[in-house]
Amino acid sequence: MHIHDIEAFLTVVQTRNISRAAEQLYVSQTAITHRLQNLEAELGVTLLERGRGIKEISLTPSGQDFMPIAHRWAALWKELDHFKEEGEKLSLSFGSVQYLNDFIFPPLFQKLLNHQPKIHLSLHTEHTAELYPLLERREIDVAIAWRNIKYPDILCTPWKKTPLVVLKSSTISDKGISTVDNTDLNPQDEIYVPWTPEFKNWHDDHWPSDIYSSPTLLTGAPLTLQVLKNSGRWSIVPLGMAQYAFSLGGFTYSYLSDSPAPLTAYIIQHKKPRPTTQRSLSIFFKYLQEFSLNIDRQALAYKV
Amino acid sequence: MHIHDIEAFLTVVQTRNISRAAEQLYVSQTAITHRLQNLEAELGVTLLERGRGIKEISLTPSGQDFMPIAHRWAALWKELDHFKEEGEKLSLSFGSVQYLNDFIFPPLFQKLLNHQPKIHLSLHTEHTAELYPLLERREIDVAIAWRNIKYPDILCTPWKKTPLVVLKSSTISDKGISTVDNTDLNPQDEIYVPWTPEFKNWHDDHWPSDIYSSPTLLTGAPLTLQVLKNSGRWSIVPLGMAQYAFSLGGFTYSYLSDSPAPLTAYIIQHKKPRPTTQRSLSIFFKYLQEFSLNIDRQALAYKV
DNA sequence: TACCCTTACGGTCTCCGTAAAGATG
DNA sequence: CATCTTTACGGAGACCGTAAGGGTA
Repeated sequence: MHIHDIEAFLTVVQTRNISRAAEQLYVSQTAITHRLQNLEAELGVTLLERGRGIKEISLTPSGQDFMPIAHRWAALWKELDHFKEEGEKLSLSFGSVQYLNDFIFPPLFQKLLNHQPKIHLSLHTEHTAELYPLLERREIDVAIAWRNIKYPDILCTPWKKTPLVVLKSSTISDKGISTVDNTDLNPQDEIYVPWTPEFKNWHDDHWPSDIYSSPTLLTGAPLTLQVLKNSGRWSIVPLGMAQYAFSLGGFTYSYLSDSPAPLTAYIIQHKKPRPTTQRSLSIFFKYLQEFSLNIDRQALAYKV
Repeated sequence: MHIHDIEAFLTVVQTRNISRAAEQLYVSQTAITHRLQNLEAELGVTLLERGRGIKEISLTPSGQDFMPIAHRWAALWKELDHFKEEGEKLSLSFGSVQYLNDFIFPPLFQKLLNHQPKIHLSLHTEHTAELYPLLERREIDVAIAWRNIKYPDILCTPWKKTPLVVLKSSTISDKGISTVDNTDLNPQDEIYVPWTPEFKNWHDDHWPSDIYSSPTLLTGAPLTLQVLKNSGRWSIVPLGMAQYAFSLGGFTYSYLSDSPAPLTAYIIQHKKPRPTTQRSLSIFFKYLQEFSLNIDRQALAYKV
């Protein structure tokens, strides 16, 4: 039971003549006879009134009943052609931390979403520590996180460093970018975001936490801006976030006299990625490289 | 692109494991691998995430998009199974003259309609002269008519003879069946039905038609009864029709002192019938034979 | 005779199974 | 090491084309 048989049947019905059907399908006339015979044998039914020397072929009652099935079959086949033309669907599952996903990567995501042929994107926001197991289980294909954690099957390469600066709200349009002495910052006014363990160590060195003066602690980056706004408080955040806040207005930022080590974003991937994501991954890295250059240019522009 | 490929794909999706799918389909495990490879090659797409040693197989995005097509394909295949189970459809196209179709054959038609497996019946009412060309063009498969007309490809065999009798309306419950002298019948009161050319000759011998006394002429048998009823007129009709009228009441019938030759009904068929109607034809003739016996018995009953 | 379908037969391609190899955990 | 999939290869069967056969108008 082949699509060719169905095609032959429908064409013979249309042309009412086996020979003409053969021409139309670019096969020999015997092929059509064979196909009809196969079809009728498999169905256990005579579909067409025909015979040697007879000029016009007509449908038997069974043949008429078979017509709708044949038509649906042909329609399904056409649909299949469309499916073939669409070609391979690309898919990519990406994960990163909230700050990067919300503030940095949206332009990159836009590029990926506009890519032709379309890529099935799925984006995950998780803390660094949770991105690794997801990647190991291959629930995501690539991620960008704050730390290099050793996993046997995971490859981790540094991507970008970003300085950490002090961000605070400001009513005057203060074109900050000055330098602040660490000791001038009151720990009671801090909104504390523990970016990495290294940053935590550095932070504890400068502002030892005691029970009576522990700073407000936040783990959601976007929320930080909401809380800082018009509060007279300060927070240590990545430069890009500070620049973004500054561009909104109502914020100012400064470098620290004794700076923490810059944050490093790492690209992490599985050493043996799912074979079907190879193409999507290479596309992703192409856009990521282009995106890196844009970021660097933007950073220069912000510096003025 | 075979149904087996689709079946393999769906089963693997269900079992998430090529080996189990192979067991379920009673084929070797390599067969499933081959089928999936064929399918993916034809579609130009990877459908399933799999690989040596991997325990659980999952769908790629393309594979997910293919699922509805595969399901519809499987559904079509099931429908095809139903079609196969129904088997050959029988068809029969039958033709006859109005009198026989309306008064004689209905019980035969009932039998044919109740036959299992069902027969696609089509019934045609035509004059004898028109039945022959229809049969020659094979637009009907078998017919019963009043005359034997010579056609090269048509086989004509006598079926039954029926006497012609005089039928008239009667108010008294006259158990007629007497004999009437031809000369007692007034041609001015006749409803004339020209059954056959032979009958016409005989009729003209006894009641030469002249312009002033031509009888009322009718070619539709059922209408004859309507016209005869309560009119004091008479008509020469087949015995069966007279018996039927008598059974309705209000009619009486008599034999003629000088009878016309009995009417002969002929079975006519094409010498080379459509091959697909052979079975239906043999069924038809089986019922026709049985029907003939019933008619003979009924005729005896009527005679009292 | 011209046209049309079927049958016979041989070559090519497809599909499946066995056996062996490669990968994973 | 057990489990799972892929690759290699050979045999059986499907499908098609050429050529011949058989019917019809």
